[in-house]
Order: sequence, then C-alpha cells, then structure tokens
Amino acid sequence: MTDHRTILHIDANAFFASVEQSANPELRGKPIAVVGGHGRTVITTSSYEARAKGVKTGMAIWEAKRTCPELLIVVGDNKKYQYTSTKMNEIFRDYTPEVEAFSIDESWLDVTHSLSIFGSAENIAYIIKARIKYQFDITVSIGIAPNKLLAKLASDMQKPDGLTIIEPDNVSRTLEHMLIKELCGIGKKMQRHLNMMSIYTCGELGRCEETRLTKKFGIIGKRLKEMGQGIDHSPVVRFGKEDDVKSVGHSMTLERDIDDPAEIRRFLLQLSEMVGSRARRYNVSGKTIHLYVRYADFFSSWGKQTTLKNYINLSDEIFRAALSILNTVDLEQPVRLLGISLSNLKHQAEQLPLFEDERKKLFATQAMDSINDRFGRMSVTYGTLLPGKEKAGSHVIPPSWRPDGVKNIDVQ
DNA sequence: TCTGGGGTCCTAGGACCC
DNA sequence: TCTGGGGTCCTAGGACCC
Repeated sequence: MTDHRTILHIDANAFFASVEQSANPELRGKPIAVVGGHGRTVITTSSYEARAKGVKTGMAIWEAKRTCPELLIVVGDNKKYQYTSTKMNEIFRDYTPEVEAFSIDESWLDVTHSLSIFGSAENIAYIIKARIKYQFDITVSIGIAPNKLLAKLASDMQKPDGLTIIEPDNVSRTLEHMLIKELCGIGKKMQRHLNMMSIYTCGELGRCEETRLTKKFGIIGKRLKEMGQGIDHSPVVRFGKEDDVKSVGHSMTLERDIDDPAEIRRFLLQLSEMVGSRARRYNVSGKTIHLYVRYADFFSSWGKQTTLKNYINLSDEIFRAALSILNTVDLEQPVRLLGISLSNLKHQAEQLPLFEDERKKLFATQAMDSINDRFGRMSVTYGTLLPGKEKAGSHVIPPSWRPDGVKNIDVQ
C-alpha cells in the first residue's frame, strides 16, 4: 500500500491582526493587538511588529502595553474574519475540492489529483500566496508534505510568508533533530512525560520501542511512534463531509466577580440564550447540559453535568437545566466565569408540534431568533434580562471558529 | 482591574441490565 | 449463603488544538 499524497497546509500569518491592518491603512506597519470588547479581555492576536516588541497572545492589555507602549489596541470584528476566511477557502477550492478547514486561519488541501493540471504543488502554493496577497493583503505560510502532520509541521518552519517543502525522501532527515513539541498533538504534559523517558527529538520518538510507549501511554503509544516517524494516514476531510458537531457551548468571564444569586441567574439566562439560539440554528437538540464555574481566585473551578430524558434546545429549557445544577451546589467564592454547553446532540426533525401552545412557542422562538440574527445577538430576549445593563460585551471569536459555521451542520 | 473562548478526544469508575 | 462478566450509559476530569 503506497501513500503518495501531496498535502498543503496553509496558515494565515497573524490572521486577525493582518485583516485589521489590511482594512485600515493607518494600522499597517505598526504594532497592533486584537482584543475582545469587554473588561477582562486578553490579546487574541498581535501583528508581527508587536510580536517583535515582546507582545504575546494571552497577555492582559496592561501587560502588553508595558512591554510595548506604542501598541495600538483594536477590538476584534468577527464578521470581517469570517468573511475573509470564507473567501480564502473559496480560493483554495479553485485548486482542489479536498479542502479541510482546521480553524479560521488554517486549512489543509489534498492536491494529489490536481498536480497534473497545475504542474506542481509548489506552483499551486505560489499562485495561492499571490492571490491571497493581492486580494486581502495578507501573507500565508504554506507547508507541502506527504501528509497532514508533516504539512502542518512544514508550514510552521518559516513564518511569516513562508513556503516549506518536505519531500518524501527527506522526511527522516527533517525529523531527526526536530523537537517533539513541534508536532501537532504533543503538548506540554506529553512533552514532559517523553522528556522524562529521555525522548526529546522526533528521531528519538520514532526509534523508541513501541511497547515502551504503549506501556506508558496506552493506546496512543503506537500513534506517538508513528508521529515520530512522520507517518500520518488521516485524510483531508472536505467541507460538508465532516463529522457532526458534538457540543455547543458558550462561556464568559464577567466584568467583575459576582456572588449575587439573582445576577448569576441573569448571566446563566443570557448564556442559555446564546447556546440555545445556536443549537436551533444548527437544527440540533441535546440532552446533556454542562455547567462550568470558575471562582474569583481563577484557579479553582468546577463543572457539573446532567443528562435529561428529553432532547432540548429552547433557551428556557437549557436555563432551567443549568439552574437545577447550580442549585445542587454551594458556591464557595464569588464567580469569575460562567459557562454552559449542550452535548449528546442529535439532528432535529423539522416538524410542527401537535399542540397549539407548543406551536405558538416555537413560532415565538423563531421570530426572536430571526430578529437576533438580523440585529445582533440579544436584541430581543426574555424579560429577566432587560433591566440588566451588563452584557457580555463583544467577544472575539476564537481561531477555532470554522468558516461556514460549525462543521457539517451549517453547510447547506 | 492579571491571566479569553470554542471545541475534540480519552480515561476511570459507578450504575444498571441481561 | 463469596468472589461471573459483557455491554451501555453516565459523570468527572484532563490533555490537546486553535
């Protein structure tokens, strides 16, 4: 069995910051940072000019400003990023239908069957770079390799505006001295465990006795050895062919820590509406509700879940379930963050409820959802929320956001 | 005014059923 | 009055990714 694939991994450099600089000439060439719109936000992305001065993702604004006083702060605009990402992926699909969006700013392309049309993978990469630069004034780093693991590794090797090719007969030479943490899938903990086994490089990982790895890590031991050898058979999964979404959730860090039960309930209702409206938009309902609380000290937190008999996706049903979880707990500290997610999902058959009052409720919900879609989240909501002035603020969507929505469910 | 938000997958232990 | 055991569903928690 031969695996002669040619895979591209395309990574937009400093994506959110690049989009902002592209949209506003006054930001170009300057250190800028994109942040969320609320009080306790952190740096989501920063431009290369800012990174050169020590600004890093995850820093608090004051911290970043201390590192780089001339830093320009830009509140993120999700719509722009979604639009640009979707358009970029349309460009990718000019070269192969096999395009998989890994996140809002990263995609894999399987160009194996496009090579005869476009000449070479390198050629495709250069054309894509030029088109993205011309159309959006954004640079991308591209990796070309025989599989997804290596293509992603390659795109990371030169930034920004890089193009790195790992030829099949060059794989072992490339991996020999590559540190294991560079591999997608090996994080801090795994790195520490492997280091304790005297494994530091991919070369060492690939040569490690498989039984030694399976003894320590169980089922993934085999996979780890393969990763060290640069083996990866996972396919590029094109748009619309992804697995169904497994959960829908939202969380928010509050502007200030709160302990007033009524206030906590208000935020839970708001989260329930965010989760519910998205579930309804995807046409899914779920029967497991998970409530997550982080306390004022930041370090202590808990999560509790409950599974219902019925599948639900109405905001007030989600709210009631979250509240029933909360009622089983005595809060130990003021609350810093609240989160709700809905899982155990199934696609919902679209059918009208039998009874008049249920139909009315459904129509009311749909009307509310469509108004919120047009005029922004929470334009219309339940009465309990109205007196409150505090809202979640505009959250910057995370890079894990996928163009065209979440996986399968949003695509047609 | 220290430290965001959205996901997936895996494991371990208990309940319950046949 | 021993101690089976496989399968499924559930909760809790951790590691990883962006």
